[in-house]
Amino acid sequence: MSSKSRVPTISEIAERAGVARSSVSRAFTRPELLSATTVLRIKRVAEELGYVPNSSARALSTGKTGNIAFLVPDVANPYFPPMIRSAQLAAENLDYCVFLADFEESGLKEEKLIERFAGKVEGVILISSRMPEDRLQGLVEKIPIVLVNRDVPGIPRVLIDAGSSLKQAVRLLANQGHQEIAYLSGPSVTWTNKQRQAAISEMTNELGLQLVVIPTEKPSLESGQAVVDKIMSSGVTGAIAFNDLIAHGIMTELSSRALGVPDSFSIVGCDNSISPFTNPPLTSVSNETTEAGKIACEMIMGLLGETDSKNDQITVLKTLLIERETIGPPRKKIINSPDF
Amino acid sequence: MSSKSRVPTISEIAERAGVARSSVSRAFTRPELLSATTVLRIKRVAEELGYVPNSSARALSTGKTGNIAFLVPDVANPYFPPMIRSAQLAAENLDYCVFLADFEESGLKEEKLIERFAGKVEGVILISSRMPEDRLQGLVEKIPIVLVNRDVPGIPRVLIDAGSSLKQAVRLLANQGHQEIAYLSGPSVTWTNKQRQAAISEMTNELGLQLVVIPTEKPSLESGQAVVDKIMSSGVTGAIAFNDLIAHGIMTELSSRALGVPDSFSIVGCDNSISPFTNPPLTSVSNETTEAGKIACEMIMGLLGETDSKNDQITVLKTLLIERETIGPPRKKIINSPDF
DNA sequence: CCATACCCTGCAACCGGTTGCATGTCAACA
DNA sequence: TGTTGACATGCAACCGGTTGCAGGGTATGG
Repeated sequence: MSSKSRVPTISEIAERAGVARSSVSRAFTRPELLSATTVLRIKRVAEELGYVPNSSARALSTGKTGNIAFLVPDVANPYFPPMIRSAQLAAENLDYCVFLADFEESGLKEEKLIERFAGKVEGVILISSRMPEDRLQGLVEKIPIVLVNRDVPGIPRVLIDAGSSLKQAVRLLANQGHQEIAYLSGPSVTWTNKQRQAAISEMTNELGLQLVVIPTEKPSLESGQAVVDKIMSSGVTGAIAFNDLIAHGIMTELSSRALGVPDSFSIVGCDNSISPFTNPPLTSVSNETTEAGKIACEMIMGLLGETDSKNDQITVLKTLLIERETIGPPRKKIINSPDF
Repeated sequence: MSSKSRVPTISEIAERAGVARSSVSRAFTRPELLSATTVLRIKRVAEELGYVPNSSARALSTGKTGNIAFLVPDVANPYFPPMIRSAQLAAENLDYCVFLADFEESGLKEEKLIERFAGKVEGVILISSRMPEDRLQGLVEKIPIVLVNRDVPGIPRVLIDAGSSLKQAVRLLANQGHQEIAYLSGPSVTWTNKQRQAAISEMTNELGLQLVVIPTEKPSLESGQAVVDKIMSSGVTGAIAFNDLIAHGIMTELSSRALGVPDSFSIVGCDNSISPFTNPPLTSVSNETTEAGKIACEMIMGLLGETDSKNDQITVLKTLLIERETIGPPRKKIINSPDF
C-alpha cells in the first residue's frame, strides 16, 4: 500500500467533464481553441481532482523538457554561488527548472555530465569549461550551449573581463613604487587565468615592472599559504592573486610570520568573493557574476527559440577595482634576492 | 534546418540489428534476459548510430525520472554550497540528477517550487524549510521528502545540533569572567535558530549569566553591523551570533569604532563558514554540512526503494567548537548600562 | 433559403521506451 | 521417442500527454 496518492490523468478529467482527452489537453495548453465555458468546466474538474500534467509525457510528445543544466567546476568556490543563484532565478521566471552539477574542475567529468543530461535538458550553461575546444565545437551541434568565461568562436558566451581592473591594480602598485611584483596564477587551462595573466603581463611591460609568475596548486586558501615561501624568495614586494582565496591564504601565512599587510607586503585579490571579510579588507576586483548568470540564462533561452543555435553572440562584462587596504608602498626587500 | 542531429530511437536500432524493439530495450535494461551475442550485436549497432535512450520516454513508462530536487533558502549563503555539493555528488554516484532551487527564505515560494518539481523528481530534499508543519505533513503523502535542519515528526530528517558546542562557548565566556552576554538571533521561524537560542539560554541559566537576545534583520554581514548600537547599549561584554556573517559584521563595525576583538569585546560565530578568513580568526562552531548533504541524499535514496516513505528516520550530526582568537576576558563596560 | 466560412470538438496517430504474455527452439530426461 | 522445461525473442498494449485532420453546428452573406 503506497502512501503516495495517485494523480489523475487527462483521461479521467475528460471522462468526468464529458469531453475528449484532447480537449483537456487543449484547455491547458491552447485554451483559445476552446469555448470559454468548456475551458472553465474542464479546469474546475481538474482542480477538483487535483490534476497536474505529467511532465514526462508532455516532454515525450513535445520534445520540450522545460529544463536546463548549469555546470560549474566547483559549487563550493564562493565565486560561483551568486552566479548559480541568479541564473536559477532567471530560469525560474520563465518556468524552467535547472539542474546543477559540479564537474570538479575536470573536463572529462564535465563531458560525462553533459552526456547524462543530454536527454533531460533543452540547453546547457557551462561555467569555466575545461573541455577541449574541438569537443565543445562538436557538442554544440547536438545541444544548445552557452559558455561563461570561456571564449570559443561560434558558441554564444559571456565573458567577465577583469583585464582592465587588473591593469589598474598594476598601475596602483607601480604608483606606490613597486618595481617587482608577482602574479599568483590559477588553473592554467582556464580562459580566466590566461586572460588575467595576459592583462597583468601587458601592463607590467608597459610600465617597465618586473613580473614573476608563480603557479598555485589550486585556487584555494591552502594553495595561497603554500606559495608564500616562493613569493618571499622571488624578491617581489607585492602580488596580484588569481583570486581572493589565494590572496587571503597569503595574507594568513604572512600574518603568521608576523609580516603585516600592507606594511610588509602589498596584495591584490580578484573576484571580490571573500575580500569584504578579510582584515585588513583586501583590495580586489569586483565582477558581476550575478549579472553573468542572468545573461547566460537569457542567452540560452534565446537559443531555444531559434532553429539554429550556432550563432556568435558574445557579451563582455566589465569589472571594477575595489580599492581597500592591502596596497601600500614597498618595504625594503624582506630577504635578499639572489642578484643583489 | 535545425543543426541538431537527430538521435536514433530503439526502432531504428531494432531494424538495423534485425530484432524487435523490445529486445533493444532489454539489451540496455535487462541484458541477462537475452543471449550474449544478441546483446553484443544490438550494442554494437547502437554505438554505431550513437543511440542514447530517451529519458522522457523511459520516465513515462517506468514512472522513474532519475531526478531529485534540492531546495535551499539561499544559494549564496556560504553555509549551503558545501552541502549542495556533497548531496549532488552523492546523487550522481547513484546516477541521479539533481535540480537546485532557491526559495529565497520564503515558505510560499518553497511550496510553489515543490509543486513545480512534483512530476519531475522522485524525491525532494528541503534545507531549513520554512513551510508550516501541517503543509509538510500533507506533502509527505505525495512525494518522498527529507528535511535538513527541520524537525518534523514522521518525516525523515537530518539535524545539525550546534547546541552542545554553543553551550561550550557560553562556558568559555563564563570562565573568562563574562557576566552578561548577548545572543544575536537569526531567522526566528527556523528550527536552527530556535535550537541555538534554547541551548544558549539553558546554559546561561545554569551558569547564572545574564542573557540578552537581540534579533537581527537577516543572517548577513550588514545586519551584524546594524545591531552594534543595540549591543553596546545593552551593556554586554560578549556575544554569540547566529552565524559567522553576523559575527563578522559586528567585528567590522566594532573595528571601525576602534574597538578591538577580543580586547574590547568577545565574540563567537557559528557555522564556520567565513570564520577561517576573518582577522582575528573568529571562534566558531564547525558543523558537518558536507556530511549532512550526503546523508540527506542517502536517506532520500533509501526512501525511493520503499513503498512507504513515512518513516521516522532521524540523524543528528554533532558539531565542534573551534576556538580561535575572539574570546578574551571582559573589558569594563564600554558605556554605563542603565542600572549601574 | 442555400452556400460559405468559421468555430468548437472529437478521433486517432504519435512521441520512445517498457513489460506481461505468448511462441518457438532446443536440450535434457524418462 | 515423447515430454518437460529453460531459454531467447517477438507481439502488442501501455505510460500520459499533444496535434493534424475531419466533421458538425451555427452564423453570415448573397
